[in-house]
Amino acid sequence: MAKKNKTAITPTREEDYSQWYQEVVKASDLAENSPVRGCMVIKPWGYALWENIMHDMDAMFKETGVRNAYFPLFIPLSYLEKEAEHVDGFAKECAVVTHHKLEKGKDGKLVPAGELAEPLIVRPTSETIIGESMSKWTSSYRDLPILLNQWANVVRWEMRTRMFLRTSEFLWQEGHTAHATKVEAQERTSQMLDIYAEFVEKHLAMPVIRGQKTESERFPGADDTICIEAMMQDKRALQAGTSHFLGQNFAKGSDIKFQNEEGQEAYAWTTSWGTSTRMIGGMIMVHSDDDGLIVPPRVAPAHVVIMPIIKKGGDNTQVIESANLLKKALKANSFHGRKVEVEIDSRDIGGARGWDWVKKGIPVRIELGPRDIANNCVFMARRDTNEKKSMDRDDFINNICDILDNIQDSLFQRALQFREDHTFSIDSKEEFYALFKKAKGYENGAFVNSHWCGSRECEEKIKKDLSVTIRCIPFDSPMEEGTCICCGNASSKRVLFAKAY
RNA sequence: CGGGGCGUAGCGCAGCCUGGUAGCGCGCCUGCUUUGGGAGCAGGAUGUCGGAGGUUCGAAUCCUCUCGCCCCGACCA
Repeated sequence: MAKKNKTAITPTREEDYSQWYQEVVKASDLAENSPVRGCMVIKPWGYALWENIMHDMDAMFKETGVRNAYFPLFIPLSYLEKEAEHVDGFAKECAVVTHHKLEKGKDGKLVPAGELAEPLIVRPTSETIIGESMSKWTSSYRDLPILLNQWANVVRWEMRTRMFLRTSEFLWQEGHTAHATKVEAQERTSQMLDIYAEFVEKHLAMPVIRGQKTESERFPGADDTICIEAMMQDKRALQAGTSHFLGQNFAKGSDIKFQNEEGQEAYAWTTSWGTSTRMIGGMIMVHSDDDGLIVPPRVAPAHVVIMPIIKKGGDNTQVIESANLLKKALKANSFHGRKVEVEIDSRDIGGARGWDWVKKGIPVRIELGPRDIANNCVFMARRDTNEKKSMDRDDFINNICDILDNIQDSLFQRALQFREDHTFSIDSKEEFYALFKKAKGYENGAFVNSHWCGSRECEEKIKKDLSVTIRCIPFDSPMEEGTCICCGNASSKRVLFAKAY
């Protein structure tokens, strides 16, 4: 019968973390590789997750006055050149379109023809093309602010790809705003980061650290980049969202000018901010276990699966009927603005059926057989704790939202506890090096708060020696006298060091 | 893009060294028996051996090239 000790996923996290991750993605049916290098197929179970993320984040953006729009996939090559640092940042990874048709060659095979006068790049991000529109739309301070967002795909020709975490094409949202004043743009930059933090913590149940990027980690062309960082179960950091204060750099490049209240011509102040399908990768790595995916209920493609106990050749009408009624009763509940989503799985494949749903990470599984029906009960299993118990059917229906909230909370608390257990303040260079040197695979170290003098040289040295980077200068890092973990010079603040995805 | 590993059935793999026309486990299909955490027995289907060239009477196997995946670096959301 049951092979109790066997995990649904091999290898386990401990055995081989990155292989485990690949297997979870596969076993949970979220996505698979496509025939196109570095690009993935997001399957319905994975895309539903993204749809829920889009739906919830979109509402939060709109609440702050942001409106959606859509800009071209193709960006004229010359546009990218409008901001010097921006070019440097993205030029190496651009897909370039040079032809506009195909013709039959000598051997009958199709060959590109009709060379374009100016090559087009497939957008790696849209600052420049949106800036072009903004400049047309802005003539008076009364036209500002412009608050835009677009849900789109972008392409960055990556050398090394991993499902959801880094693919050549990925889905994201990019917000772009233009403001009359510096302060207003800066406020918008932090406002959007706060929204990201709230979304990721409340909906994805991932605790995050908010902070500022160092100069070397900044978005190409930004004056300031702020971010949220989360800890994965291998103790590496994943940037889950970034928000950029672009100063007037792009306004100057794209000529976004307006007349201010004093009648003077001025450049606008712009921001941009983005989150991507990468968040799904983070969610997988934060919550899932050796039996597969675990999805926080608030973004789960479905909340409950009902598995009727089917007797082949017997009369199952009562069980099926009962399952349908249960589904209907559950769906009458609203869970954070969404109906409780219920799947019924009547496949007669024995215990494998249950494991399928374990691997897919559905929060709650229900087994429903004649015995339960006779007692007006359901047999419930929670994915997060693996707790299983028989419950009164009506209690279950009435409390489903509480159960889901409870799962959501416990996932967050578990992740928070994990992060706290693996976060240290270190003041000795020896200790710092010792900790990260032994870090391999699953033991990728920790989050370490240490003093940093602010020099690029020290940042580089630590990166070179240990593959550890400054993830951010946390906003809540207090002013405090100390000495740089690398060079020993005076420092007034601790920064967050970690290995990163 | 540098270094390493790997592409054989839906999934996981063996076969390759020493060339002779493809196998195992799981899954899938059929039947019977089962059914409350990965069911049992019996029968069955499934492969252009990643692709293209080459060597050879004959290539999954040897050679060349190519594409893709994974790991370690560099780079990046």
